[in-house]
Amino acid sequence: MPRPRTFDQTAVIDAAVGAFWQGGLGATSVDDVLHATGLARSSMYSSFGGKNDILQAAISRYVDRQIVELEQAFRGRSLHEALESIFLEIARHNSDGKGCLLINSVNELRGADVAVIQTVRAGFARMAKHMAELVKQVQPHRADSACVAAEIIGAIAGLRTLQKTGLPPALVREAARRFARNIAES
Amino acid sequence: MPRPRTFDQTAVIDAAVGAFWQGGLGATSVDDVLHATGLARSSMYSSFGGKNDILQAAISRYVDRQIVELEQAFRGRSLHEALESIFLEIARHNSDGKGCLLINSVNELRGADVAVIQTVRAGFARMAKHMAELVKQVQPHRADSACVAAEIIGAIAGLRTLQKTGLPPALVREAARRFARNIAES
DNA sequence: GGAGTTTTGTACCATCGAGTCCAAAATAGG
DNA sequence: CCTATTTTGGACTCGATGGTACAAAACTCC
Repeated sequence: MPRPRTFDQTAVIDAAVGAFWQGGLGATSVDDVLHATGLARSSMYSSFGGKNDILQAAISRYVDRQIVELEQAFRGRSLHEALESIFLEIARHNSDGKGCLLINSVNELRGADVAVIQTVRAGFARMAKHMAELVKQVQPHRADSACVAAEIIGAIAGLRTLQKTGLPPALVREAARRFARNIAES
Repeated sequence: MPRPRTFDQTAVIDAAVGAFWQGGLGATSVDDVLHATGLARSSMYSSFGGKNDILQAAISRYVDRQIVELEQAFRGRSLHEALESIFLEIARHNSDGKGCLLINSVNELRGADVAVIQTVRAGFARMAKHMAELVKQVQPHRADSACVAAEIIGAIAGLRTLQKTGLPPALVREAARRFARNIAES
C-alpha cells in the first residue's frame, strides 16, 4: 500500500559524494546536497537522517570506490610501477583542486560529530588494510607491509596537500616520482 | 591627542593564531577569536578589518615562527638527523590533534577569499624557499635542493594527515623514520 | 582642567544553515 | 472508485555568524 520511493538510493549517495567532494565537509550545506541529488528536504531527512548521516554514507561509498581503483592500479604491475602510476596521476590533476574526499575529510574533522570521525577513521583503516595486502601480494618477501602501506598513504596525503600549495607543478611531479622510487626501493 | 591602543598588536595576533590553530579556519568564529584575544568586537574590526584580515595576519605570523623553528632544527645537524628530528617530533604529538596551521589552512581553502588563498600560498612559497636553502646549506653538492624541499614539505604534510587518521601511532612513527631515511639517502 | 580625537562596549541587523511540520500528491489494494 | 499509507514540497522555527552603529569612556595636548 505504501507509495514507493521514486529515487535510487545509491544514485543519490553518489550525487552526495560529488557534492561533498566538490565543496568540502563543512562548507557544503544540506541545500547544496539537496540540489546535487535532486531530492527534496523531507525525502532526505526521512530516508537518511541528518546531514551527518548522509555524510557518513557518502564517505563509506567513496572508500568503496577508491579501493576498487586502488586494486586496478596494482593489477599486473610491480610496486614501483603501481606507485608511480598512482602518484603521477595525483600530480597530474592540479587544476580541479578536489583532491581526495577521504583525505579532505580527515583534515576537517575538528569538532565534528563522533560518528563521522569514526566513519572517516574506519575508511582509513580499510584503505590501509587493502594497501598492505596489495604490497604483500606484489612483494611477498616483505615483513613490514603494514608500515609500507602507512608510508604510501602518507605520501598520497602529502602529494594531495602539495597540490594545493600553489608550488610549481613540475616540483610536485618530481616529488611524486621521488616518493615512488624511494618507497619501492627501500 | 588620540587615545592610544591599550593592547599589544603582536600579542593579539599570537592569540588569534592560537584560536585558528585550535579550531580551524572555517569553524573558528569571530567571537572565538575575540574571546581568545580578549579584545572587543569594535577594536577587532577597527584595528584589523574583517575576519579574513586577521586570518591572514595570523597565518603570516605563524609562518614567521615556523621558519625560525625550522632553522633551529637544522642547526648543526646532518640532513638525516634534521629530518628525523622534525618528522619524529610531528609523530610524537598525536593527542593534541592541532597539526600545523599552514597545512590545516591549505586543506580548508575551497571557496575561501582570494586574498586568504594568496596568503596561504605565499606562506608555502616562503617555507619551500627556506627549506631549499637549508638543504643546500647542509648538502652543498645537491643540484636539486628545490625538489628535495618539496619532497620534505610533502612528507611533513603526509605525516600530519597520517596523524589524524587514527592509524596506530607506532605505524605513524615508523613511517616518519622511513621518510627521513629515504629522503636523506636519495 | 578642558577639548578634541580615538578606543571600546554593547546592542543591533541581516543572512544563512540545520532541522521540523504539515498539508497535498501519489500509489497499492479492496 | 475509494481508502490507507507513504512520499514529497514548501513554509517555518531557531540559533549562530559576520558585520555595523553609536554612545560612553579614556587619553593626549594645550
